[in-house]
Amino acid sequence: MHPFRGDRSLYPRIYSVVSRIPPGRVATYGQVASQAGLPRQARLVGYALSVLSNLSSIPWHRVVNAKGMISSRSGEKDCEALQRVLLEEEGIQFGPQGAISLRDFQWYPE
DNA sequence: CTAATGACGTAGA
DNA sequence: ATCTACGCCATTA
Repeated sequence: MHPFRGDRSLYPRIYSVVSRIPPGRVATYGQVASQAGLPRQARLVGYALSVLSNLSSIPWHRVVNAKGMISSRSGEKDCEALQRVLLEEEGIQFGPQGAISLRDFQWYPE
């Protein structure tokens, strides 16, 4: 299915950060990487999330790219649609280009 | 051994 | 605003 990419031993640190994103807010891949102590490794965050189940208790759907858009996977198009629905259910609004206003919805941890 | 491949980001033009 | 190149790096071909 989804082969592991990058260093699997670093995944838990990423999940720890993602789990802290509150409902109704989003974080970017780069932001999560930095907070996990892995600056400039945004891709690794994407790999870590890619092996999660859609039903995971980890809020994978609250991570978007630096443009505030849902990043495209290879295949798995329903997953992208699901992400949007989950975010809308939390009150996050999408612009006409399918982008979220990071200014309004990005998570700024204390 | 080299090249391509990613749920990405950023600097520079 | 848009586009191109890199940086990133384990895994795969």
